[in-house]
Amino acid sequence: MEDILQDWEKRWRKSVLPFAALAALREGPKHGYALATSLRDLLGAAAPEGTLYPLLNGFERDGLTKAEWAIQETGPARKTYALTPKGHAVFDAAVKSWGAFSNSLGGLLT
Amino acid sequence: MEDILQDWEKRWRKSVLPFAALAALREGPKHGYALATSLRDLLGAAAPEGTLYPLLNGFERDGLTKAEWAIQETGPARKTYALTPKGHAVFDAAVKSWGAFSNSLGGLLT
DNA sequence: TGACATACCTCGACTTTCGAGGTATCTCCC
DNA sequence: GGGAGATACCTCGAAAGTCGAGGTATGTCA
Repeated sequence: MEDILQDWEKRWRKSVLPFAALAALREGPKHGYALATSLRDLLGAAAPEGTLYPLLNGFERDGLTKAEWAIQETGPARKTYALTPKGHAVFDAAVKSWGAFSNSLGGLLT
Repeated sequence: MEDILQDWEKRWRKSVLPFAALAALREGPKHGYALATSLRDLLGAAAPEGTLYPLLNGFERDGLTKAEWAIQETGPARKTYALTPKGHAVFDAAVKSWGAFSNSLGGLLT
């Protein structure tokens, strides 16, 4: 029974992953690894790299983010992702959508 | 951009499908076809049969529902699914989980 | 008789997910 | 110098999940 609930929660988390990623990016540009850490804090579960990097590429392809290589004197090169205006717009629209969705779902649970 | 939002909403709906199915069943036993109709009303999108029937079998396997063939004098035979006590318990627990989840998500969006 | 709605279910192609592996740099300690 | 571990990127392919299409059957209505 706990397994079932955990499965469901995992499902829910997965379904909002792109959304949560935009939320994390909204605070400022981040590189992939940092984003993974943020998401672990936000969602309580790590976003696997095999999921995260393709997701970020998708964002780029859809014009939601703009990536830039940040070459540093020290440490490995980092690719930082920043939200574009479109990215912000999609996020804002998604917040509204989410509100409507979670309200309508809440309604049918009572 | 609308496509992206629609994708996400579809994702969200899919992720709560088992949950919504239990919710629909909570009101009383239903057969698969009727459940599909309920879900279309509840979620605003049809649950494809190729998804729904395997889902119901999963419920049965996990002991959340008990199925019974209702042979009728008229009309095709129907398999009705009723929530078991465990099914009710899982649903109640899921409602709590969902509340926690949607709250925590709501928090990070503001 | 044909068309359509109800009602069940499965198959397999398709998509999505993600663990494991690969590459590279830097720091810290022995 | 060298090993361990953290940071940082990415890809591949097996595994899992999804679902449209197809199949079977009954009832109704024109």
